[in-house]
Amino acid sequence: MNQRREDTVTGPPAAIVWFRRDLRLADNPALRAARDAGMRIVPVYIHAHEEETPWAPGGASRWWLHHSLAALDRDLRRHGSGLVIRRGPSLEALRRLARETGAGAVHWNRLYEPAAIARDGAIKQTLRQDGLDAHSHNAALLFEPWALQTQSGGPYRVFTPFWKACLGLGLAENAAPPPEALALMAAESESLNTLGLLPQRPWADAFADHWQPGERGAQDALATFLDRAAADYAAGRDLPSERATSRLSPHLHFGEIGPRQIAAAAQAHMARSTDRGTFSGLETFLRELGWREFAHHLLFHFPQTSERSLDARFEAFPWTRDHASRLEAWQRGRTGIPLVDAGMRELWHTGWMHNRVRMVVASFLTKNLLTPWQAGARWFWDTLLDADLANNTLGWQWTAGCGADAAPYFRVFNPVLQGRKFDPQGRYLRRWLPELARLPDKDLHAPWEASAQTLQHAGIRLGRDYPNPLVDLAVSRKQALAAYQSIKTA
DNA sequence: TGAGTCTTGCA
DNA sequence: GCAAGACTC
Repeated sequence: MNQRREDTVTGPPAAIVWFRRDLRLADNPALRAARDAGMRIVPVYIHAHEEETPWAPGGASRWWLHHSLAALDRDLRRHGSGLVIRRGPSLEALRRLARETGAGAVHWNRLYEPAAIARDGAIKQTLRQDGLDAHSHNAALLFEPWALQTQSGGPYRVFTPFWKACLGLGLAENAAPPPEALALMAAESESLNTLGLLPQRPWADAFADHWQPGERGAQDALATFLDRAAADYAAGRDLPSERATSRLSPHLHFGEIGPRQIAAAAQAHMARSTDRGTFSGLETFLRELGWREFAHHLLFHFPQTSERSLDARFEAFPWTRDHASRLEAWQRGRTGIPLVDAGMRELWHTGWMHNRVRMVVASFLTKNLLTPWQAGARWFWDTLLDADLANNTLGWQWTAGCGADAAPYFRVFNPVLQGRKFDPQGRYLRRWLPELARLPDKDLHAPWEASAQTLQHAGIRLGRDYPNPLVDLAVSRKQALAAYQSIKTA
């Protein structure tokens, strides 16, 4: 039945643009489609996190979302009218808003998590039955997950051939300029503050020192990266003490910038650049964008993998039986392994962790502590500002060795060696572990190996000022290899 | 997007 | 005595 209300609204017809994780005005296909159709646009965000169960946004993500919505509202107001905020259920909110505004169309950009796919599909069908034009678009990916397949017709499971296929298609096609003018239409709105997205505790107060959520912040991060860091990216990206990575991940998660925009800007920079280092650095950087695409490709085609290992043999993996206390020490950055603890504290205080260190802490939790990767994924989900189901799932399964194109089971990172290799002067460790700062560089990465005299001189009593190591790295490594052997041959 | 161990080659 | 490469887990 057609529920469009009688035509009491004068002027051109209206279209709802349903913002979700595409919180930008530039390169936004849903917004562009509504605008190009000559519609007045009702921009809405619907608060309905329960619809994303069991992966409703974690605490850090909600902090970012609050500020990103505030930024989008400011940007929209410059075009005449702010963001409309409503509460879910999403379907009911869209229907009510359509009735109120007389809108005849609804546009949105697609999400790729299993829960969102199911919800959005049902909503699209129902809205069309209502007589509304409901359309979804691609703003979040370079390529739709179903647009790429292997020679034999299935999804890719190995990164390198996947990325070659992407490069063959061209990365930066179809990136659009920002809309010049938007005809916006106002509607009744909740206040952003009533959504309760900000944490009650003062935990997130320092996040604002490190981040600027919103489209402007995303563009600034990209420009800064291309101007200053790109030339050093190939070497600098592995050094956690340096600010050599793009730090675009939370912006990308919330769609404040799209991968096509990033690819286009990087390729333009490469074309202008005469410096070989910049060129290869940006090539490496684009490859990281490729891992993000690959993660979404995998989650789309293997939707159970956010919960279960892709490699079914891991159903029988002998994780340690009582991991609660080990998990807590890891979460709090009190394992007694400096690089692990530094990373976990960086995460807690800034909502982010350097990628090299993410691999080390994840390897330590799953291999040295034999704790299920899902426990680590949950903690990252709640504490990372860039928490993204596809990326998080791929990262943890890759490290645990149970996913697609995973690190071989025997690849166990040694936090001491990784620290000495990638943080040789201990700048990163001293920043996050001030209690160890007075140790000489040599002993910083393994204080339990320092002489009693050195420890005393640095004012450190192990077990009191800083924990003794939770496990022996060599012994636990051997145990992990044995555990992996047991399922490999089973 | 490892690490441990052994061998080789050179000093 | 040790750096670099091969091989294994």
